[in-house]
Amino acid sequence: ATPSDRTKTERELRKDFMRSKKDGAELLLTRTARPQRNHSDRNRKNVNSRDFLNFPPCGSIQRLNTVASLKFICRATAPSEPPAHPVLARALPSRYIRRVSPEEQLAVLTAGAAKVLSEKELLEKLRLGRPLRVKLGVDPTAPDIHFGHTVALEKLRQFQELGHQAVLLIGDFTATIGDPSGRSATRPPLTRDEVLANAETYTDQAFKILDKEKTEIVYNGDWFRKMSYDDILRLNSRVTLQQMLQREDFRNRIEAGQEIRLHELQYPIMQGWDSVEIRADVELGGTDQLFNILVGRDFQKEEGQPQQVVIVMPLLEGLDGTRKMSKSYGNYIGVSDEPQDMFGKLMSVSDELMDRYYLLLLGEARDPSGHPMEAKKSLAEKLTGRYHGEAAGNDARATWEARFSQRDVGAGATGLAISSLPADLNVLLLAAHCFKEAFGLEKSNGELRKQFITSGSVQLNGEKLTDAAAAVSIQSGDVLKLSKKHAVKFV
RNA sequence: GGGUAGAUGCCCGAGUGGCUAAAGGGGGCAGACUGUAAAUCUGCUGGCUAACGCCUACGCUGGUUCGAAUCCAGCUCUGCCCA
Repeated sequence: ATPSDRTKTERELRKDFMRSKKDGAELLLTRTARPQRNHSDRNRKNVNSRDFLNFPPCGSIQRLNTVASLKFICRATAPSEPPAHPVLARALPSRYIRRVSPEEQLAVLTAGAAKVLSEKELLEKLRLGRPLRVKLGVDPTAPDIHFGHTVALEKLRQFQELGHQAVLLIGDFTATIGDPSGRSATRPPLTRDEVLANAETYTDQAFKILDKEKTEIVYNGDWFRKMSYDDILRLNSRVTLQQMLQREDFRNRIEAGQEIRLHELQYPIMQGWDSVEIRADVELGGTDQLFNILVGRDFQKEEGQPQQVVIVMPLLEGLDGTRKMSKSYGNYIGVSDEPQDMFGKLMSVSDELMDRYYLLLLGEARDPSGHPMEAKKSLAEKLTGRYHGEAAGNDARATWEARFSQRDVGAGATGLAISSLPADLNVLLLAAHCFKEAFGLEKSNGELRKQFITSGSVQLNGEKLTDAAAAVSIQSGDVLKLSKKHAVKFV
């Protein structure tokens, strides 16, 4: 809000609003950062704190206490916004947004965090009244970001919505080392080209969550590539080996008799230096990042900078429910997974894990009174909708229900041209062809025979095809089920 | 630099001359049951083959042998202990 906005009367604000109503937004007013008013204003009806002034076509008057509810209303009233994350500031003319008090911000920003170091420091920084520089470092070690990454990205978005400066650090340099955090083995090295390619898709996907316009992107190669050996030694001299070896992941590897390469020890040092270069006020990360982030605090102190506040988010368990979600474990849900895939993966998680997902991905607790399956469908629908649009979320749910609840194998089946089929068709050839053409899966004949055909997994229009050598003929509209998760419909 | 232990299938791990495509476990895949949940149960889990069988595979290279994951030599890599 500009200073002049703060002194505007409600009437003036209403007038402004009506004028700019084409934005499709609603007028929302929350408590001003500076409640004190000029005495000359006393006679004028000032915009009251916390009042939510409602305009047609809305209807009801509500009271807003938190940013979370504020956000909710914005989403509900701006249906034309892109599905993923209509950012508050984009949905509303910025001049109508009043600053949220530091205390309220604190409550929102620390929600769901595994650890905040410290809330007191964070509050002090929030009270400075300037946008904070909030760092989130990502290593483009894999091209896709998954739901595990989004936990911290969501937190970063909350900062962004409150008017703080999101700084997305692409660890193009550090990625070639590989973060040893939480690792039980040395990471395979990546080439620079791989890293750059990954970084690109990575940021594209991150902007499904963050507001691109308001995000500062930095590459740590920009400074690390310029450093001399002198500089590196100077940095290294500030950290002791004992400190490094305190780390649980290193200790475990030593105890387990596994190698630790020296370059892996550099990782926390580099990540720490990133914070100095960025002049971060806050750094976000997973709990496994705590040590690395703390190194950043040390460096900042030695450089005479204010120390960053540490906010670490819990690690999201992957689909197996035990190990953390990770590309390399293959237990992840990618942000760019197809809607049907995403929905299906979410439905396959255990009930226990569903509660975690509710908490960390939706930021809410599951209603324990409902049926777990309903709750899971709702979770899957919401998350699918978040990344693909509400309509896609609804679609995915409808297809899923038709296919699995009502056992309609054809629903959601992948279409396949009947003309692409080879001549002299038998069951084995048909299954191999469909796996390859529709899903890109190469199955050996033995596997097809043993797993899919003999077991009765392969079914044509509901009829089991258990003889691999039997001839089949396919007609348009036939549905071939290959497995629980794979079916094709011929066109 | 010295000593010592080791390298087996997707992973862990047993195997110390033929009965070994290699025990067992994990993971994965398919099926049953379900809420495509979890748990549980069953089957499969190097490739080709209808099958007999053939090919490929126990770090690399070479050797001994009718026959080598297994014995020998050299090499590469790793752990641990000492310096």
